[in-house]
Amino acid sequence: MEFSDKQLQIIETAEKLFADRGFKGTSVRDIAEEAGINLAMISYYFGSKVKLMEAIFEVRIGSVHMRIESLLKDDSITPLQKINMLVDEHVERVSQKECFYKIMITEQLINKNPAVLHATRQLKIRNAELVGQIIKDGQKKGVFKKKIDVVLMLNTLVGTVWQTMMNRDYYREFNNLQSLSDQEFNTLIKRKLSIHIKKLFKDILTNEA
Amino acid sequence: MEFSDKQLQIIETAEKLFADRGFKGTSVRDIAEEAGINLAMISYYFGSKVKLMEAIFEVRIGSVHMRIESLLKDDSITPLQKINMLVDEHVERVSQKECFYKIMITEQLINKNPAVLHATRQLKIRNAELVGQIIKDGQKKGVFKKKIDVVLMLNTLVGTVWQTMMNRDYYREFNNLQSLSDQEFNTLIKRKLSIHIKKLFKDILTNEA
Amino acid sequence: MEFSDKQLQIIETAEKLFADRGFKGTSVRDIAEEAGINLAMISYYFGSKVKLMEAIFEVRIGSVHMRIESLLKDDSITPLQKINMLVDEHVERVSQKECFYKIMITEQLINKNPAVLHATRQLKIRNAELVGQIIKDGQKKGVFKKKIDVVLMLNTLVGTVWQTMMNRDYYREFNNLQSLSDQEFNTLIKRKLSIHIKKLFKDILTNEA
Amino acid sequence: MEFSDKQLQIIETAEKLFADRGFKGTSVRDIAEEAGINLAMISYYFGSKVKLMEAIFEVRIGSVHMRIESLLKDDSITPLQKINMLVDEHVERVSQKECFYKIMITEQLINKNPAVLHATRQLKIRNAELVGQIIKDGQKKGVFKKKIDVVLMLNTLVGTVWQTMMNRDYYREFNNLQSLSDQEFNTLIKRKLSIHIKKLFKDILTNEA
DNA sequence: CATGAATGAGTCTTCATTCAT
DNA sequence: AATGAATGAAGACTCATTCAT
Repeated sequence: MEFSDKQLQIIETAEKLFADRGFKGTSVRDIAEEAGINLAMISYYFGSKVKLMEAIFEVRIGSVHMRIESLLKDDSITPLQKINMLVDEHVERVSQKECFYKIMITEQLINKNPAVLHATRQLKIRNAELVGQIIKDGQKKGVFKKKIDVVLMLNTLVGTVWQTMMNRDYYREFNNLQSLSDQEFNTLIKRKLSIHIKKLFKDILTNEA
Repeated sequence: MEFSDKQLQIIETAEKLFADRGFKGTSVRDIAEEAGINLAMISYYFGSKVKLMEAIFEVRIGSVHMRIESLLKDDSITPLQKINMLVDEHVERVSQKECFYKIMITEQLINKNPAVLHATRQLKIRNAELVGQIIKDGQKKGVFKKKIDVVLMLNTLVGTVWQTMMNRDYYREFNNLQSLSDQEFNTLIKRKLSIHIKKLFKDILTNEA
Repeated sequence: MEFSDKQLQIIETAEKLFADRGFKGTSVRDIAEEAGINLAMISYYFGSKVKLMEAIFEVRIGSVHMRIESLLKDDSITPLQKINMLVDEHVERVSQKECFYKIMITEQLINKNPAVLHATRQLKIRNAELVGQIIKDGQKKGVFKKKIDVVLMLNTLVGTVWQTMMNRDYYREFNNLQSLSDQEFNTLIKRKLSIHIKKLFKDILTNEA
Repeated sequence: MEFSDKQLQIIETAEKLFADRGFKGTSVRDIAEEAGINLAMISYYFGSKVKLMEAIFEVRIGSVHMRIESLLKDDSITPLQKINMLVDEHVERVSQKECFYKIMITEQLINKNPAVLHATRQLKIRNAELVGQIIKDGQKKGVFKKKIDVVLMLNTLVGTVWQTMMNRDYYREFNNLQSLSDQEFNTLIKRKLSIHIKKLFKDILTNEA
């Protein structure tokens, strides 16, 4: 389905507000005011508040896919390099689509819109399968060890990134980084996070014992 | 503050519903009906829905503290053992207080009750400091390496456990464990999770590189 | 189900307004204002506007039953007398429960509330059966002729009464009865109507031809 | 006023929907969608929803006139035959213009559009006068009895036909006519109804007593 | 102490109509 | 002539809270 510019504008506003206040905590009036449109336009364009949420997923779900199909076929890159690229990509993606990730989480936890749950589920399964293939490939090539729990590994990736991003401020405070600009700090934390997880993954993937 | 039996009964019901449907998604009427009490009693006992939420935190926040004061002083246990005990304890705690953890997360993400945020913040800072001390101790004893990012490490712990618990069903499905009973599966996933994180932590703490 | 005084007050107000403006043409706000109660009380007491309509039927449907069980068994009254009593009763009933009859008709025509349609249907079938029995009795006794179409006969009763009551004013105007008081005119029209239908029924029931 | 083909198409669609769901129960959007035209065209062509309703009456009211002017003058037909023809005609007309009759009734009962009420009123008065003339003619010729209540007689005609048509299904069920096709049943019920009313009228008109 | 009843603000949605093109 | 977009009013309903008893 295609969305007009006006629809995309509403979707972006709604995404921001849903992320900040939750689905129930955001009224269609809030969205309309923030987007500078008449409140009735939301029903007009999307049918209902629920379907507006689904439209957000329709628009965004593609852009949060782990893009690894191409990696899979590329033999000039080692499996470990592939995994590392994937980590970088995920950190960057969460950083850039933070609003959408927040929404995904609260939808799974409490709102449970069926269409949204379905899309999220498909995404997770697909990602696990693709990563599973990279790992199998590494195992075949003898560079990864035999027993690897793909799901736990991905949970560490997703969980660590999310926990770090959501609690950015604690990290800043605990490490006395208030002097950095927001942008500098953001760059720093993404780099630290990326290195941290890559190190963990190298251990998981290659360290026998 | 002390709570009567009736109040505790309301708190438990509210905790369950808030965890399942979110704060905004749960009406005081829902809570009253589920708890089998009169609707007006909630305002009567707690003053308001918001204060009921705060009461939940008042009751539960203590029980999710990492209990490591005693560990810190105990010299018969190695620092790595302490960390491992901490991992086991956290996995167990999240598993047993799942409802409360869910509420903590959604409150941080979207509801942002100031009193709740404050309590959560204190908890996090305190935990980071305590773990930081164990690590410093290990470093002094020369068994942990020098540069360790305590916050990232804790984020990996908390993020991985949470991500795994919240997505239990994916793990079950992906690993074809549908034949296990709920209880068997629960025991299994906690063990796997614990081993997984301990391995990561051993790597973080001891592997120079 | 029992209704409190307040509920009955709301029901009566709603009945009047529904009869006058139709279900869709009456807002719950209208009802609340007319009944002098808070608008939210309607949901509080009945659940919804639709269920309020159903409550009207629950309360009224009994009082519009043709009360002929007792007539059936009474052998001191001739079948024709029974039919005549029934006509009188129906004329009186429609005159007194005019609001409710109006609602019944519009519900059947356009609103089609399933619960309401069901109740109305039961009422019609039951009435047809009871009248059918009186007629069979009369036939057995040899005072009524053999072939009588019970449904058409009842349609003439119900249709004529309804058409006359609904168009009272035409009758008044056409027969130049503006000088009568409302009450006098009402008494007159009921008598005329009753005699008119009884005459028709005597013809239907006894006139071979 | 003349209506274009497009306007007539809208009028027909609106008539069907108004008959089925009532005026308030039918949105202009419903009509536009069902008629396959743009929503704004309704206001564009008719000015408003209310005026669309009035247009329906403008188009249809003529076709439900009892066409008896010619009968009045025709001396080759007896007054009773004239009345009988009138009954047949009315039964047929209601059967064919059922939608419009439904609208007339609900407009009188609840919507009460002044223009519509006026048109309906004119129709009724005119019909009563025309029938009154036939009867007077019959009385002059000595074939009808002296005292005849024209309005009640017409109410019996209109009421019985309407009641029977609206409750066709009860008639079918009560008389076990489910085996007939819709068309067969329709023919049957019209014939039965016609005979029934003619018999009543013969009684009213000729039976002294 | 406990409760059924009541309230007013707020929810999402639908509506007939209008306007710019 | 014809239309997609827009609008403001009104719709039914839910909510947390309060009050009289």
